[in-house]
Amino acid sequence: MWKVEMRLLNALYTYDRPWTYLSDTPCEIGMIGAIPFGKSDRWQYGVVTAVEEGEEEGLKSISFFLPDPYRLSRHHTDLAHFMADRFYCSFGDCARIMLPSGLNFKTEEYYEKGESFLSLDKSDPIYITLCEKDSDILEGVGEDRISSLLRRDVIVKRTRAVCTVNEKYETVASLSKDFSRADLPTLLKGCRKKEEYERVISYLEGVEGDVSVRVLSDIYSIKQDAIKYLEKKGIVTLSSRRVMREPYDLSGFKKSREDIVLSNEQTKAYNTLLPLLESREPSAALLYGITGSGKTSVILKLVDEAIENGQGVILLVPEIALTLQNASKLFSRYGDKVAVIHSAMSEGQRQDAWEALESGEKTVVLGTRSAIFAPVKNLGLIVIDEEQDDSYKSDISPRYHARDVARFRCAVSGALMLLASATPDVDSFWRAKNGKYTLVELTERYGGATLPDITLYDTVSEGLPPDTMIGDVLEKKLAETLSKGEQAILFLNRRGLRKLLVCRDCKSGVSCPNCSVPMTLHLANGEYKLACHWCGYRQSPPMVCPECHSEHMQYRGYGTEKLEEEIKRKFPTARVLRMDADTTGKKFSHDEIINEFSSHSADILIGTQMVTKGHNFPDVTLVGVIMADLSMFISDYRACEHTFALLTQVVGRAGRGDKNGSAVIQTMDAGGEIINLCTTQDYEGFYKGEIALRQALLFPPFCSVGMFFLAGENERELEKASDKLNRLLSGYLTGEFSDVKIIAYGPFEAFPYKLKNRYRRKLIVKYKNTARARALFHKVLHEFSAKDNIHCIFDPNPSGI
DNA sequence: AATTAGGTTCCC
DNA sequence: GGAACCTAATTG
Repeated sequence: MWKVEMRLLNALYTYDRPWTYLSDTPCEIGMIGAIPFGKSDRWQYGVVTAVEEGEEEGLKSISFFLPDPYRLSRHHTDLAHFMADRFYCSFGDCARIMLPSGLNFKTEEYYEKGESFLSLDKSDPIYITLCEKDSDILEGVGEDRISSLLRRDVIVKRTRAVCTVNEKYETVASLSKDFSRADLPTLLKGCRKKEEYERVISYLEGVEGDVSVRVLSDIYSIKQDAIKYLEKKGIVTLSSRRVMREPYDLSGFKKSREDIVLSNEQTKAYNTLLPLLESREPSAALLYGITGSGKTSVILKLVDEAIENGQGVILLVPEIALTLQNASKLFSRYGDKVAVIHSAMSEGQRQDAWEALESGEKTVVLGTRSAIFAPVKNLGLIVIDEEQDDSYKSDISPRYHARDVARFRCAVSGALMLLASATPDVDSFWRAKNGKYTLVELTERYGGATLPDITLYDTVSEGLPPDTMIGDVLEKKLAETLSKGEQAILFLNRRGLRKLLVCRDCKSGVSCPNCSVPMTLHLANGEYKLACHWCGYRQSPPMVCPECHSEHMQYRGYGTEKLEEEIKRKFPTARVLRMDADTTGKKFSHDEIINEFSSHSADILIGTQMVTKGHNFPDVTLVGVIMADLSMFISDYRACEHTFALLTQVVGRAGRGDKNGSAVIQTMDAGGEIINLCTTQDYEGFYKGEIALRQALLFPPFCSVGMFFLAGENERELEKASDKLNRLLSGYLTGEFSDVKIIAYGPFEAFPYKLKNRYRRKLIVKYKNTARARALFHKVLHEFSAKDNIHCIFDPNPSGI
């Protein structure tokens, strides 16, 4: 017998600890077992975290283990431990995102014979099922009958754990072993479809191995029944074969590994990175290169090298739309060695990708955030493209940052973590500057392309009239661009028609009934609606103020819909596309808009954040930023960093082909430092100022910032709870944890204070991320039992501070 | 989270 | 006396 320590896959943080079970079969760390848990022994699944030989009284037993390959590797089990500690969540939360999503953990009810089973008539269907058929599941029996039989102890109800895997199979046909052509005339004698059958048989003779019945019936446009008939005659043998589902059709990709020609600068970068990859020691590097400097070529050449040496590679990109672009590059280079993983893929496709990687059949992964957990064998290289992007941080449990996970995986595997960006995260750049990462720079635009000319336009001093969003400079440039048959992108980081509806008398805005935020005006299907961007609530705009019943209601602020109106009015012949959350609701509408614009079926693309990311439109020569200051108003110590990265990215969309590009940035504060640094694309200048500020005001990378976050429906209870949390924390800081240095701020209201009818508060802490500090936060979380429906979490790297 | 054990209230 | 309701405790 073995004593097995397990961590539940579905435990809440409050009871997430090792539980010991007995096993009569040996097992290994990382295996997944079904176990009875709790007083009522309901079925749970757990990951084995330790095993020792021995026995002990009073332990329950493991029912069964999942077969290979459905388990965590030692590497992943260690990673789950690391993550649960770093990201303040349960072990199970971490383990679950590492397992294939196609595993379905269920419990099943079944029946056994009871004491008075023999009172059943032998012709009773229940008697037949339980005795003669090899089954213990009663289907199609009425509930009343079952409960009556249970009462009389004729049958006994039990449950068991079942785990199914989302695998796809197809029927395949091959010629029977003992089939000989000589028998054919006798076998098919009198068949009307003799000729068709013969063609199928000749086809099967010509191929080696099995052929899918579906394919076969497609080729000869015959019914699948016909092939079944051939089986009955003993001519073909049918069997079942596993099908791996691919999200993209690979047949269109010719495998051709074109040589990558690197410039001098790129070669230098490559030569710095190559030894890191080859050393097989844990290493980290930052590839910092201005937009258009050809980071991708350097990366691809490294990937080539890794694959050549039989190493596995993970490539992360911020968005699903970008995976598509990159996927075609990778498919043509590495063919069916490439797996793609992102959230828009079906569960089945992700399941098969997981298995293909786990088996070593595929060795390269391209995907969004969660692809960082892919079970890649012999991991040698992890690339995080646009590493400063917010989408690498998960805002649901586990609240991990892909970069932290990547660092752990590279440390364990002796792999290279390569971060790439034109505007690196300030924290990453600081690490690179301070020797924690190897810094590799690309300073020239590849192929002699130049950075766009940037014009600042101050909407205040230029006196841009109300109800106008496009200043004369931008309007003139737009007209020029259109007349040359080139394309333009207009960026406005706010969707909708008008930002809010306010009362001119009492000055109050119309807010969402569920959230403490003003609602935005939209025009959809010819109807004006106020919509809440936080919870999706919609209503018709009120004619009178809901507060004071005044009729003097007034709209303020603009969004992308209003911009589209103005463009259509000013350039009636231009073909305009709008890309924002409202026009990309459907599954592939995002790709459709991108494809339409890149094939030049439209002249102007208007959009929010999503137009800024990575796309390469060669005909775009003008970029207009309508309100550059918007992202500065967000309360976050990274607001400047985000603004700089955002503007640099969007401006970088102009002039990517052989034509020169230009950009017009409209701002309310043309003297502003950040905006001016953007016009010169001076990242290092921005970094110098920013890092000095961070040091002076004590912000990352000079400390860690974390947030206790509380939410609840009852405002009073929430206030009491947040005070209690604060007292608990300061109690520890003066007592048991007086060695831990923490500065706490708050508790304050979070933004928005009310969301979906729940009030929210936060407590911010600045700290040094040591084991002791983490132990303190864990202790506070455990002790702060979530009473009175108050939800409490700790986010070690939150946004919006 | 789900369940249970234990205690209190309330009603006829 | 017992159903109904609430709360605290427990999970191997």
